[in-house]
Amino acid sequence: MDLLNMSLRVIYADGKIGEIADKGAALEVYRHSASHLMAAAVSNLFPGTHLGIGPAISDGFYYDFEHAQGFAEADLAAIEAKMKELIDQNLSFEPSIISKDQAIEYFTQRGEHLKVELIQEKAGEQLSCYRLGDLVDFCLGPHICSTGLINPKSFHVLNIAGSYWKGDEHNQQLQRIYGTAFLTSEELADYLKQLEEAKKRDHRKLGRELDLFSISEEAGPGLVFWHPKGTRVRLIIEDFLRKELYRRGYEFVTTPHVARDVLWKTSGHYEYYRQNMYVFKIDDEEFVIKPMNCPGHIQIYKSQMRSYRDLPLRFAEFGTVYRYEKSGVLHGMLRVRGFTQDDAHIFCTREQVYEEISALMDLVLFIMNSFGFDQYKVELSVRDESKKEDYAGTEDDWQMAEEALTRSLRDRGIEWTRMEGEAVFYGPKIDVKLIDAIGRPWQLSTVQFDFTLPKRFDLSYIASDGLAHQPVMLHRALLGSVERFLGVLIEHYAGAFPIWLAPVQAVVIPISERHHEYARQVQKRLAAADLRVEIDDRNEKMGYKIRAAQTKKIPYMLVIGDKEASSGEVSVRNRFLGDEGAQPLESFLQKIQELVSARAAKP
RNA sequence: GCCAGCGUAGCUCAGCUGGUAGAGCAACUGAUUCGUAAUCAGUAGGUCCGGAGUUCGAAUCUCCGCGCUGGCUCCA
Repeated sequence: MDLLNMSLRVIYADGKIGEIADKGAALEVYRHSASHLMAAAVSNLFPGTHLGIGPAISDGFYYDFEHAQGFAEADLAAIEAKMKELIDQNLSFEPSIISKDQAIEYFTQRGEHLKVELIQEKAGEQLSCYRLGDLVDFCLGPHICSTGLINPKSFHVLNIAGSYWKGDEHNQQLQRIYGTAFLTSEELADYLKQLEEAKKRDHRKLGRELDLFSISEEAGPGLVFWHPKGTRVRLIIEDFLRKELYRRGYEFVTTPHVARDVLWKTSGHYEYYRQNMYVFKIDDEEFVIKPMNCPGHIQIYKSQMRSYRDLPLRFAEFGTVYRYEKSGVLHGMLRVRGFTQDDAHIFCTREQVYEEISALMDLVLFIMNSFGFDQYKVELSVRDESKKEDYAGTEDDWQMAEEALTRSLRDRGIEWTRMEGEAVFYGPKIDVKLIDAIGRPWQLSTVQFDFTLPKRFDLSYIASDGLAHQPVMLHRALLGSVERFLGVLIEHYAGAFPIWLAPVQAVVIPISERHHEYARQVQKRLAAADLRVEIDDRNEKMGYKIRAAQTKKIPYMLVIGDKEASSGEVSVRNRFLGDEGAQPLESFLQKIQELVSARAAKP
């Protein structure tokens, strides 16, 4: 990398030398070359290893190997050392173009059967290979010219993992080694720091430290126990949403957790979602623990004749669902087997679709903002135009839906990415991924059209023409699931919730025993104003109690001593800003109430 | 589910090649009554994830479970 010109010298498959000035493109080539370098190091250290693929990825690179014994964590340092050695030797990346037959013969002879498979699938009559030392790889290129261009301080071998060949669990499993590389050592250091920061914010760690939730081995994996403090936060979130949804014309409904198999046969879940459902038999009848709320809401829709005058109907529910997830994918609160969706289904006419979608987009943005997220990415998933027959719904349906979705995005000046072929079979959708405080995306809100359930359940309403018409159905979740959302909130705020969400908003800290009486008065006064206030009357020094409260990330500490007791004040310590000095209790109370109603993220 | 690693007190961890389990914090008791991130002293706390095996002897070695962690196409 020429740091002055910020361009990377690369060699293309045809042997031509070029410069890549675009930083993103340069980084990709650099990482790809680093992955080849790692493969060269691995082949060198572990003879008999065969190659899978080794691409650059969004924050580094990996290489998949077939290696009978597997690799151990302890091997990583040796691999990294060998890579540095190969950098010192300044090996060249040497491209060559050969015929497909030649390539197959060559790789077969070397025992690289995975490469042979790839060549047979991907290559044309001519294909390119790159040689790096003893490593020859089927590769499009380009690559950097030689290993000497890699800064030995700007890459790092990270971890090993199993991975299925082509990501298919029916294929053989390979050993994947992940690494990362940056153009400069500073960027690598930043990245590693970011990993550290993410570790500090880990909701599993903070969830325990702040006593918010736990997962019990005895009760089973993927099932969340909400502790009193976690439940406080949850109820605040739910109350906020409930109020807002009623305000926006939603009705709340409640549906059973268990239903006969027929319901799920009608909905199609029994056929297509069976592997994720908890099914059990009683009295020779089969029941399903609900994995979704839609069929339930549909029952309510169908409980009576609907007129176009009733529409739109917006049914909301904090619906707890259970889905069997493979044990290996479970992760704290973020990926669980039982969770509560902030779910809603909107039934409306085709004419109402645009307005409903628009209102939804406003709602999504309002909610995100309220919880302190101001950056997001929007993805519009549409069908694969070449496989229209794989999708439910008519041509008309898809056009109407897509047009409503794009128009409402455009109207609001929201930028979006169009994801071709990413739609589910039953309708197009918008997903909103919000970006947290350290730049990580989290997929939360989703708005989906459903062209299949209204048909399967034969939904209808009587229109002004006196005839029965089929309503349009929308699925929508804002937070996604309450469990996941709390996990994201914990990580976003690193456990320091905004005051309106904090399970404990203030702790009263009496300096000595003779201040307990006044401290209790303070607590009582604030509690009477609906603030969540605790009192730390343990026989400890003030510094100890402050430290304890800071560790619990409690927004305010109210120190009570002789001065305050006689003046009717409280000495306020802010968790971020420290000592703010004494002030009258009432003015503190007023300030807090303002922060709460503004849903301020800080202080 | 699969691959790799891990599982010792409530938490964070120590325990070398097999010889009978330890620290800090937290908890509890007492002393202390303290002014913005840890007062001192003492006490208690363990089926070393569960089970089987090897051995005179297992936290340590082997096997089988359970759980956790990282990962399982961002495609030459």
